[in-house]
Amino acid sequence: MAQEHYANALTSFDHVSFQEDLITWFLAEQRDLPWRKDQTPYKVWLSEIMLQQTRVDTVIPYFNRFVSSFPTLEALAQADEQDVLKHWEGLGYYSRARNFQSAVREIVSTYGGNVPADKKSFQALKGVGPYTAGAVLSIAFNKAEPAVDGNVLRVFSRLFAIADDIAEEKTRKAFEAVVATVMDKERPSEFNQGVMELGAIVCTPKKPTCLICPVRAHCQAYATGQEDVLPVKKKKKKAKEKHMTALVITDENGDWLIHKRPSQGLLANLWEFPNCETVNRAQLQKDQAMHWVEEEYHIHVEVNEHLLSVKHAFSHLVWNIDVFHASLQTPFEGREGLQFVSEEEILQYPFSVSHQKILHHIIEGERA
DNA sequence: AAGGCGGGGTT
DNA sequence: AACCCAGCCTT
Repeated sequence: MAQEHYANALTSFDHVSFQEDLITWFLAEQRDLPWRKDQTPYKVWLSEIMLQQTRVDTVIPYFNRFVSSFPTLEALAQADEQDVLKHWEGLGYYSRARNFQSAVREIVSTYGGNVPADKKSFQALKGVGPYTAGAVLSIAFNKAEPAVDGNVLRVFSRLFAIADDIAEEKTRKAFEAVVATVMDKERPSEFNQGVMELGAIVCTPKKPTCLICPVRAHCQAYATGQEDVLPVKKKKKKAKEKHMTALVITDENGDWLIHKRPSQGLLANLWEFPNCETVNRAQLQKDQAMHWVEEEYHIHVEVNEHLLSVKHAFSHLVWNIDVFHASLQTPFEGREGLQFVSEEEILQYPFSVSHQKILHHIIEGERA
């Protein structure tokens, strides 16, 4: 359908009237959000990173805590990565935090602490893609750049009744061109935020509330009754399930053994209880886990009672973790990334949510 | 172009 | 259970 449909849709579209209806509504109805108070490049940028694939309500407390601990670019640049990850704990997609700090360090070292206001330079930074670059440049610098996220794809696919698959990159590029044409070049910040706010509050994925929509008069999907079938998006594949066995290994002091995950891949640089993939058969998995820690960490343990089971779903896989208590049978000297820690110390380390569930369970057990 | 990368709220 | 969320990176 592509180009011709886009061109036809645009010719019969009243850009100025749409801009006016959208921005008037946004200025009157926008939510009071912490990153809208003081729109410095640093805070706008941080909010956009945190908001990637993450709901506003989830982000709010994380944003406030993060800004409180790292109030400036310089403060974040100087912070310890583990401390930054601790502030991101539970938010997910942890490479966002590591990439953001890396990019901020580059701002301080290469750009003298000033965020570049041109798209090419900004998008070259780690973790900054086309959406984030457009969002920061338009909101923090009022540059007329499109910022096409999931909301914008949904709103515009309905506005122009475009049935192209919004999961495809070529569709996103085409929408970027449409937004660049339609947007208010004098008020790019209000325009871009207005479209996203509309997508979040009114033009929702399911059951959009067209009757209160400020731009209903401009909407092709509403006019033709297609708001419930647009946008078109291809389905995701199902997550694969893995069965894991984790060990809570205690030494003679009652301290627990924890391990730092590799610096790349899933949950990079977060900490965990020693674990491996196993079969789902009680006695067999205890043996497998015992041999695994012997191979991997060169320690001998006795595996004891079952403590709990944790089911944890990621978007691309599911972990079913059986957790056992184990006791250390041989002397052990700590090393980088593998050490025994007390209950007090363990709370300083960043853990993924799945292993936080284990941690909370054994701390409860200590108290009981 | 497709898959990895988290976690939680809604329907 | 499926879908979605102010996406980006690697292969």
